Amino acid sequence: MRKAGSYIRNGMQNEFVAFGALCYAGFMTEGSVSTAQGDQAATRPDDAGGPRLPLTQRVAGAIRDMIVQDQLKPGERIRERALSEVLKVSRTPLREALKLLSAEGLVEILPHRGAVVANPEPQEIYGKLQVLGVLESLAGELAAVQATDEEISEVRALHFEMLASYTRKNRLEYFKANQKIHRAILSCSRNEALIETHSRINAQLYRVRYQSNLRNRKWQSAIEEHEDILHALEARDSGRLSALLRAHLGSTWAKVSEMLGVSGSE
Amino acid sequence: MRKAGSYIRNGMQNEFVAFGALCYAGFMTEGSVSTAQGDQAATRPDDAGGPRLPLTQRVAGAIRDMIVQDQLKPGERIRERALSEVLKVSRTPLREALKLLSAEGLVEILPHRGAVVANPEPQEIYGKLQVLGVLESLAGELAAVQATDEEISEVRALHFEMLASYTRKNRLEYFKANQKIHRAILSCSRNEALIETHSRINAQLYRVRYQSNLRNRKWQSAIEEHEDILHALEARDSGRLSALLRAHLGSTWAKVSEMLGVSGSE
DNA sequence: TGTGGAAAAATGGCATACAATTTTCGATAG
DNA sequence: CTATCGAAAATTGTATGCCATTTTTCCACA
Repeated sequence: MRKAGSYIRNGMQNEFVAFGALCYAGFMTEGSVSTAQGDQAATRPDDAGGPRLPLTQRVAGAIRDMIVQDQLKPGERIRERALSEVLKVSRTPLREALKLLSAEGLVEILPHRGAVVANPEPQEIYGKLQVLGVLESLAGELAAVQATDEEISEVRALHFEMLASYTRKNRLEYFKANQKIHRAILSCSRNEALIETHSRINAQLYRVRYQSNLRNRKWQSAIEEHEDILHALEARDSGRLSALLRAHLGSTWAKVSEMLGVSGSE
Repeated sequence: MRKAGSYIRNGMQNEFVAFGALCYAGFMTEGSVSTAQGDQAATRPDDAGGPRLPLTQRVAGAIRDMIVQDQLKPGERIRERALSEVLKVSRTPLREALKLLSAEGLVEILPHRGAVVANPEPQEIYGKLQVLGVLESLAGELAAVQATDEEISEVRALHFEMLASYTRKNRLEYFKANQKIHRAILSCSRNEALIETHSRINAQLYRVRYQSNLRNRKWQSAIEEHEDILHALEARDSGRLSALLRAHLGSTWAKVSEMLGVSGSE
């Protein structure tokens, strides 16, 4: 029953995800949510063979998108009744969705004061990037050994996609391709817990990284690092791939901290 | 078929009664349930000193304990109505609690089939231990640099506690002290995301590690490794502490896999 | 004995009501 | 005018009943 090697193939439109849909593969895709404008995925009735995801998870997805898209801003309080009216669902599934997002770290639930959008301080962001660094490092270590040749080819293809987006100066596509590459490497690790944990932390950083990508002048600097990463993967150089991935997160912090105006980058 | 009313009663009679006090200290990021005093309160609503924590979180804590104590066995289905009667709460907070636990990875929610206690296969357990390894490794790296002298002393004190329990051949106390030591090192990292992520994965392995500890003949073998770890910490040898902690999880896998009867330890 | 399908049971979801708590805001005193 | 206290309003927490959907059980029937 293991769907081991299929992550890249079906990775985009994953069906049911039991442990909360942490996958942002389809984030801000064309026909996406746009929850604030009245039409919302959370309440669509029967889309063509529509995925029968539990309403709670669809609501969670809608809120996730609203957070990442800054329709819900960090620190902002989420009022249950108001949001349930906007999303056109009752409070019950909405509250369950908020519980999910709380466990994912995207919102914080204060007793009797409701949920607020997580607003991590620079130091916390740095900490999360550190964790992400060791996780990707482990993933690289495993991927270099266990990846199939097809998977490595797919990573290279994604790399070219990213180059295409870079050439077109399309930051959004560039960012998405960048994320895809890292997810692809993670999936090569064959370690579900690793993939899931990485997705969780990554989700907590998604918004700030997206903002950083939009604003940073050196937004393309990851290209060279990705070249090295790709070479290490193709050479199946476990140690080098591991080290490069961890260092990669270091330069991510450099860019993020610049945007945040942090003085000492520790 | 409904052995409903026996859950709690069993819990009070068996040897695990003290067990609730040891698990998940500081598990939830905030407003920690502190199951030591909160667990049974869920079944006694009228207890003195009105519960200040939302019922949902107390229920989640109660279910956590039931899982770890094997009152709810891996793979067992959790019936909402039955369990809500046992805990004497309505379905609403119970369902929210199950959502929480699902996000924590202790239960799995299948659409229209309800929640079942997570039952990871050996391969998944190995994967989680790998993740735990790099997390503790990072924690050691940071702790060696950032820990205060007082914190290091406290780790040593905990080490002596563990030795005491070992000498008395008290496996439960030994296990608890062991966990405490690792949590103490984690807290020295000053990295909330790291601590929280570690707690999450650790919770998923708590039951199997406890069982392993109970059954393994070489249950004291971690003593020597802990000696080395302690020395590296006191010498503030970042690299060595990091490496030792990761290797430590390797030997944990050796013990767990032996219990599970896994042939190749990969 | 095997299969189809109806009945039963369980979960998914909604709405309402009420309790507990926080927040708001106005009245009063200094 | 400001500060503080407290009642009212708003918001979250919990319980309950209801129905829809899906799964499971199991009995009739071939």
